[in-house]
Amino acid sequence: MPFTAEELRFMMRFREGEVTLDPGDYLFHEDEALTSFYTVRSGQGARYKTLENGDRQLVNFVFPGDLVGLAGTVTGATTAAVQAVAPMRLCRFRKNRLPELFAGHPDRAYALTWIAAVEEHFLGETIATLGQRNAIQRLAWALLKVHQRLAAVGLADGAGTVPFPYRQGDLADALGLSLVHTNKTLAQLRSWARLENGRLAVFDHQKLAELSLSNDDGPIRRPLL
Amino acid sequence: MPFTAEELRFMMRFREGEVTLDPGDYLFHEDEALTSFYTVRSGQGARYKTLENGDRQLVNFVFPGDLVGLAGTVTGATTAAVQAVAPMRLCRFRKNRLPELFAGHPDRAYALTWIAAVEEHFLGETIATLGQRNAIQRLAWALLKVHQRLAAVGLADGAGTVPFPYRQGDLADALGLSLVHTNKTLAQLRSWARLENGRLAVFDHQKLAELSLSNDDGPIRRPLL
DNA sequence: CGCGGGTTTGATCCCAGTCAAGTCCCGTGG
DNA sequence: CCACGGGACTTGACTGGGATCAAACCCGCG
Repeated sequence: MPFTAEELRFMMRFREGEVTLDPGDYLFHEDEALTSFYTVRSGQGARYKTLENGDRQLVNFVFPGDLVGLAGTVTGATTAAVQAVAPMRLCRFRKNRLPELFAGHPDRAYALTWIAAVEEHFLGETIATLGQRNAIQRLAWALLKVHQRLAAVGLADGAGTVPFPYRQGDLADALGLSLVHTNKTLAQLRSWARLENGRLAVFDHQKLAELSLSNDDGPIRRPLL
Repeated sequence: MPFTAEELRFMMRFREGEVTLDPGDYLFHEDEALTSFYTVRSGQGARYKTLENGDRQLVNFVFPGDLVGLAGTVTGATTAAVQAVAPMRLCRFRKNRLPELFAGHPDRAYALTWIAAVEEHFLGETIATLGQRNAIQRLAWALLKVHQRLAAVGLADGAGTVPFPYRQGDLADALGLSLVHTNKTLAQLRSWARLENGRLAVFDHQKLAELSLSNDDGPIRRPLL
């Protein structure tokens, strides 16, 4: 979840290094013992779990400003893998500096908790989507959310399109649909939104919101500090 | 997520009161502005979202030891309603004491973050379940998890059954299945686990794990402090 | 020019949703 | 004591959304 520029400046002082990933590279795998967590400087990736039968569930897209791996460091083991889809740059923070952060910078620690809470909010929405919405509603919801989040971190161009380097199969895995059905459903939405050469273009937010049945809570307010 | 006895003792000093709920009572509704968060002393409830069309998604069961509403206080508005299913007792904590907590008790603040992280872990698993598993797998997974969590807080009786006052419709809403299909699927599982007069009896954990295709990570370790 | 990954599109199948009756089990009141 | 009613649970018949299988198509690339 996004940080303010000021927060990022602060975090820079606490970081232990920078990580660069090419598309396809893993930041970490499932069940890996984590000693660091990261913030995303640029690029896009995917966080997902794999079940025994090989099925993949993309838990969430990871975008610039997001924080990843906090849960993994804090509980001791990661619960999902994180893989780059577009070239990524991240800042690494060592788990063992966390106590120091909490002790010396309560306001920052609070911000961290705030972020975890927002994350929880998102996951709750995703659960509602997977549990109750049909294919059209899921796609409309997902495209809308993705656009909102990327636009919120300034990645929308003049035409209102945002970078979206994922394949349709990724979307399918995120929404619990088959690749084929995802494709057919995307076709139905083409007049309102479109996936084209690595970008997502949304023509009619209104219509998508309508189709998604989303109790849209809109973009989330940033913490006061 | 569960607290240790020691943590609970500490929290007692920070609380602002106790809340008692009868079955059906709401702790708070969706979109309600929250100024407090709560820990569950006893009883059981449900946290759920309602979409515009009236469909309900039960985001998670709330059990003794759980923390609820932190996300709501921290982001400003609740994202889901919490309703009691069995009589509940909870401790209330005012949001405005949070800065004080973070400033004066970094270890406790850390524990709070830890809890949020664990919550995130659970929600991720739920997402994988809703996205990838079929009806039998979902039910097997859910029954297993519920039993694990309730047993972990000491609610299993000698026979290994745990209190489960929910109706089949609640389970259905939690798993994104219809009531009818949930019922039929439960019938298929009856030799391994059973819902009976407000209790859940699990006869064969092994078998359920097998059926659920769960990469079972088992019960989660508690934080060091 | 052929190859491979991603995208489309068509045909078929089946899991789970929907509709519709029951059945059980209470608690209430005559 | 029994009739009644309502809520939860069952069960059966039918339907449909989305999965699966299969085959093109459309590039960019060696």
